[in-house]
Amino acid sequence: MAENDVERCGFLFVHEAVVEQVLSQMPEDEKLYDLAELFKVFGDSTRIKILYALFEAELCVCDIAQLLGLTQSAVSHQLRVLKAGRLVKPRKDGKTVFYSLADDHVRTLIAQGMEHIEE
Amino acid sequence: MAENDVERCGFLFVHEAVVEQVLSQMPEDEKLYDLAELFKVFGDSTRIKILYALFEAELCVCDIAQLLGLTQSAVSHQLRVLKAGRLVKPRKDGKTVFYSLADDHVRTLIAQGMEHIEE
DNA sequence: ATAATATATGAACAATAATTCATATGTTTG
DNA sequence: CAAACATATGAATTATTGTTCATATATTAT
Repeated sequence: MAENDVERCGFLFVHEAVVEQVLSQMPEDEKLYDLAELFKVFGDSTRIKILYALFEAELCVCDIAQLLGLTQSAVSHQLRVLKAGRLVKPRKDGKTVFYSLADDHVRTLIAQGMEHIEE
Repeated sequence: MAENDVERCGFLFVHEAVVEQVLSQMPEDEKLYDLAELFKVFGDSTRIKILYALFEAELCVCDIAQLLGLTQSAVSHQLRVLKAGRLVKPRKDGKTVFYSLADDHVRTLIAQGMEHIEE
């Protein structure tokens, strides 16, 4: 039954096979970093609010600011972060810039997150 | 065609109806905050690495540390964050604590995130 | 009981990031 | 062209957060 014994840590790893598998399935560092960056963008309640507002409609910076009770500057800064993460996209119309969700991953991710915290 | 005109910001909002809809669909502040907190947990490359390692197997703190080239303390601190977010769960066996993924949302969320950055 | 081992925790420090304020850019109107 | 307006940006400030180091807790073995 030595094979099934619970392994202790003095012995570096559980099983060589497991180590192999973990390391082989692990994406590249750069990808892991990018993934963390993506989630970081979702990890701020102001940005979450902005995204939720855009669930319903395309909105301009000024609308978002007034709707959420934020300053124009704060919203603009956060929209830049959201845009860099390709979560929203701008449409310029004269001096006004309307923002909308970039794609459906935004909705899906937020929905999945909500499911998790609501269970 | 006044109805379809692109609205300017001097007029508070686009349409009353849109404002109503945005505000009515917006979850409570506390929920938005919790959601941001959840994503914040995913928003760190060390924690992402730990989660990926646990995709393959239940692992103890020491294994994770050695596998990922981190200190025991750093891993323990991060596991506490992951546990608080109900993303991993511990199983104590003697002096060793094995961690595993708490549920399938973890896999789903990370998969969705990966999809987004890979497209 | 004492020593050894695995994990957890607290404090300190360094790095990031969010907001504010002032101002710049770009567009429209008179 | 000048004034008005919507948005963007840079610097400064404040707040958060990740890591390290030292140490505490808990369990096992001698």
